[in-house]
Amino acid sequence: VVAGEKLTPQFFARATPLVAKDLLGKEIVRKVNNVWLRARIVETEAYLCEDDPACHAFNGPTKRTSVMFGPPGRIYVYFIYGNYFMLNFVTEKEGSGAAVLIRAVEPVEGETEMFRLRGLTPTSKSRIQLTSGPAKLCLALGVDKTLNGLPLDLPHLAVVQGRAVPEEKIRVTTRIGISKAKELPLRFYEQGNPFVSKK
DNA sequence: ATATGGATGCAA
DNA sequence: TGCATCCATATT
Repeated sequence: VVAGEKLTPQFFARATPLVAKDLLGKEIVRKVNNVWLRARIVETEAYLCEDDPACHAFNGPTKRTSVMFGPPGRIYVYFIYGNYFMLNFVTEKEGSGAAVLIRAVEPVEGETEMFRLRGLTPTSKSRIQLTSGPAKLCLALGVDKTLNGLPLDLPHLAVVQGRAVPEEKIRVTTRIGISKAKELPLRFYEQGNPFVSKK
């Protein structure tokens, strides 16, 4: 049922910008309501453990950010703006406090269930709305805080090798929606993919 | 352009 | 305890 090899903690135990870039094209796999969901990562952002005030872990471990200081390859989910969840994966060696935010994915399998989870009726236009943003994709994939702190594994959530993004289609820009460290080039996406979030 | 929503963290 | 802030979205 799973296409490709599952990523191990070692994949995530590296420099965060490199992990963020290498996650492009990988696939998130997860079973929700007894349905397999699969989605290809097309946009990510790195949040660093050093000199990055936009990173939740910037001021050291707290109740919320303790997961970020745990082992690499764990799931970090947080709640924001009173409505939304954000999906991240912990990076670097244990104790660092860094992560990659998943900002957009492209549906690969289980699209009907994604529409249902997202509360949308299937049309060609709403298809893009399904997963073209960090909170949208959490809704479409049924991601919530119950996943926070868990290791990547099935059936709850794993990341597998997908269809790689060719180097020439990878773009790097500044991160979206933050007020600090705006200038750092830590957002990665697949050029031309319609699911990449709009500014 | 604007309303929305709750958790978090820090000042008081 | 109070309050500004926060990695966004949907609707006007």
